Amino acid sequence: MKHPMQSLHIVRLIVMEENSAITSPKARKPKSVEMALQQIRAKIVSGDLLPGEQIRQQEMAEELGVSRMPLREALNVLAEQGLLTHRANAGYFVAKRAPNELAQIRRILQLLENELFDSIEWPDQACIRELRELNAQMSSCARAEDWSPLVRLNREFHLKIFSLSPHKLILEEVRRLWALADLFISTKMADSQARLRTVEEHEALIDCIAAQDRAKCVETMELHRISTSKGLPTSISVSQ
Amino acid sequence: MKHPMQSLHIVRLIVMEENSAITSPKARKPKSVEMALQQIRAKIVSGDLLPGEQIRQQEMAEELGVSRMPLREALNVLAEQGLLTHRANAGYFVAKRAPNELAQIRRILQLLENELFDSIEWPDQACIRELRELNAQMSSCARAEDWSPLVRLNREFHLKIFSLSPHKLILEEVRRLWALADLFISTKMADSQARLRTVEEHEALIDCIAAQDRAKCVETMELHRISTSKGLPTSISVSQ
DNA sequence: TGCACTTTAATTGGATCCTAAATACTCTTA
DNA sequence: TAAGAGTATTTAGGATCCAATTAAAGTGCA
Repeated sequence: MKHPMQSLHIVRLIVMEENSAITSPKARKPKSVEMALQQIRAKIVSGDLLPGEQIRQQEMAEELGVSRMPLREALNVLAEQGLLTHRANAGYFVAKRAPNELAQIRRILQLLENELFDSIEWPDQACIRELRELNAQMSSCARAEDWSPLVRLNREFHLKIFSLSPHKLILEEVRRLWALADLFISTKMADSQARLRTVEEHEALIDCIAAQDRAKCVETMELHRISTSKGLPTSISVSQ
Repeated sequence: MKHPMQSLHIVRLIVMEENSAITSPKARKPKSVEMALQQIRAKIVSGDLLPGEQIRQQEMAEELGVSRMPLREALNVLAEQGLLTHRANAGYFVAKRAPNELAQIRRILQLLENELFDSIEWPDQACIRELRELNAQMSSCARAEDWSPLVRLNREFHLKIFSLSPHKLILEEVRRLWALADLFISTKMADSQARLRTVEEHEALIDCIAAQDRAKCVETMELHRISTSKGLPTSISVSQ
């Protein structure tokens, strides 16, 4: 469930004021729809649910500990996002995706991200520091071979850069596509050497931003893209 | 509610077998969620519901003649598409959109549509004829100053061309953005002269396709874009 | 033995009900 | 008289229930 107030599709901040010391023991509504969304999404990207598999609402509901109604809303949203398909009176199924769809996503991202770079408003030093901090976290994770947070950190890093552009709608488009790309790349995790190279390339990108060199930003980003595309399947030119 | 089986977000064909001669008088489930979706969407683009306005579920439900549950699913989908915003425990509100968002949408469309042109598979004569037929319909509508079907016909025309590309995911992205653009341009309808010029430009575009001249396609499309952007607000370069 | 039809079971889709939260209004107090 | 707090009403969110549709399994007929 998204919350677009001025720009669209901004993920809602769940405020969840924790005055739990006084209030009732029950977890004060962790927004069961949100929870279901997260969990099902995780099940899909982790491969726990396989493409083509049907989601039985009853059992999934009690597995997640929620009722069928919030589950249905979550399923509805996932279907809208393209992670699930829905056949009337037959139910929800995990979407089967054509292998070349990843290439299409990457191509769209290339176009839109370059567009965002063209309109970046150069950040202050604090922001630069935060970017370096994010990258440092990635570095330590990669060195410790702790792969699980890397995907999230990597996305945070890139989206933080892109959010410097005033074109919030394009940014949300990019965010959507990154989320979609999860479905393809989450399983195959790159080796540690590639991860360390990623960190280096991120550092170079930060340098370009700090130097406020727009052209070099795009160029560096392009190199980074080529670097990370190593080992990914299917070129864009292949027909489905 | 979308139905993506092999490519995602393909709008489901509502088959609705009408053996109504025999079956019960009640309208055999017109899929109340779909109906609610269409109707609310229409209310928003027509300006019947104003930006910022809250949608009272109870009254909207009985206004549409459906129960609150399918209405809620519809609202959920609309929120996901960016037409509504959702505040927890407060309800759904018609989204207020920044005026420069249209420029961003047009820019994304420019990028993606050019990308699709680059991968077009040239159609057969039958398809060319169908395109000319669509355009002829537009022409007669414009001449009769019958504006209401023009938006739909125009979209059909363009999407039919873009669907010649094998990149179905990009196509769906384009489809989504055209739907979003409705929110901005539906009210302000161009004058009849502009509409007739549109028809001419479409004809030129068909000629380029029939001649299988890729570069000229992009060029003609670019001119068409400039032509239709006349009178639209705010450049992309303006910050929000 | 294979195919088709019918019946049955299971699952989805829609409705009503109940609870919790938010907002608005009123009353009291400063 | 104004401001703040408390209460009441309205509205959204979640659960359970019922009906309708589909898919599967079993049986009968060719």
